Amino acid sequence: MRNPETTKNLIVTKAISIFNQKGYRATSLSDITKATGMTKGAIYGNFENKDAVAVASFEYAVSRVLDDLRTHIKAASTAPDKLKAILTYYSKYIENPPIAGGCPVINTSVEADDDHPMLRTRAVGTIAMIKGSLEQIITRGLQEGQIREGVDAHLYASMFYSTISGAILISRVEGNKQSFELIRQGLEMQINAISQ
Amino acid sequence: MRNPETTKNLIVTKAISIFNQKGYRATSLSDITKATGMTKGAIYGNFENKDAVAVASFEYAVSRVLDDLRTHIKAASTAPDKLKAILTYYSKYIENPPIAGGCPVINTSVEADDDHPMLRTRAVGTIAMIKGSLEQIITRGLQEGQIREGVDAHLYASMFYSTISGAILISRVEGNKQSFELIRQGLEMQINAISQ
DNA sequence: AATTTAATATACCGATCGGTATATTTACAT
DNA sequence: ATGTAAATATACCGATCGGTATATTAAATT
Repeated sequence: MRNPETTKNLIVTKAISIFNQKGYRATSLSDITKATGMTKGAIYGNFENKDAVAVASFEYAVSRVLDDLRTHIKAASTAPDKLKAILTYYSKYIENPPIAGGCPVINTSVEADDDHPMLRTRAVGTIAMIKGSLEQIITRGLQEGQIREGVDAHLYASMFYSTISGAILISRVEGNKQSFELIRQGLEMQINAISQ
Repeated sequence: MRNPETTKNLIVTKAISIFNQKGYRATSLSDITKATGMTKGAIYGNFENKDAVAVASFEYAVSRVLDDLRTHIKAASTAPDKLKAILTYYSKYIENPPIAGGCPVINTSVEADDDHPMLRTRAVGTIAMIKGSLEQIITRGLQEGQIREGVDAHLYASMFYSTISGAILISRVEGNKQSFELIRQGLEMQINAISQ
């Protein structure tokens, strides 16, 4: 099956798990050829260079995570439930990650901050999107009377996301869910405190 | 000045800034020789291998950050002020980082989670130390009546640290202090809310 | 079935990787 | 000043790096 679309997908889906574990710089072409079973010819026939594979892989990872996240959010009806659904999603994510190596947004943010402007831009954009979604959930919750008056949607969304990101980061390096679940508990208490 | 102690210090202090920016895997020996002005002979005469340089560099970075942090904490007398002093410290850190490349604990955590057991262990230990210090500050604050009864020191410390870590991470990839300062504002409000 | 074209594989490039063995230099003891 | 040991520099190793040019293979067209 010499289908370029299929090949591209194969490369991207296999490569992201290595990129996400080792980092972009530390992942070699031979890592990718090994993981995909494809040769350099197939890779350079479908991508301009290694960086292009990295960018496509990151975009695949993001779209995958965001799609899943959106599904979970939509399944809940009120703002507080949506926020709790996000926590549940990340909790499951840690247990059974769709992409090995932790959260690609966090990993890419850390690696790309000093270098890799392409990836940095995309990481920043993704963070802005997620923060925006959170803010929108809270704003609607305020409008619909599910969230107490006086809550600053922008501030709350930023804090919520920062705390989750930190929790994922710490839980991951510690190698277990304990820290994340503790933080989750704390965040759920905060959600209850602003709910009505 | 052929003093091995001086050379080791030179290597470690120069190397950490590259390790912290590029990551351990992506930093080459020639990066280190360039930055230090030393040759491979000097490096391998003082360290077993590249990993040993990485570990020593991380430990140097941690001790440097923790020493500074402790000084700031001790300068404040009450628990709430100590917590705010930590926020001030990190805010200054972002503006004028003593070690280029962001927070070495965060960077190392992200890179070392899948591989690099030596660095992972040290990152986990450092996180535990910082969390422990935070918990102690809050516990003493409770004992001395500066923090309201009923505050869970362990939970609060974990959330505080997670939120700060996330904020540093996000602020860094975004390339400006805005996100951090917003989070700082939120955390100060939380500190005030548990103070008495 | 023959031909063409697109997709993939192979073989190779110079550069650089981490590491080592050896040569040189410096500081110190005598 | 001379000899010795430690510290640093140099030169080199095989392996691997990202990338490219070319060969081969498979699919589509006729």
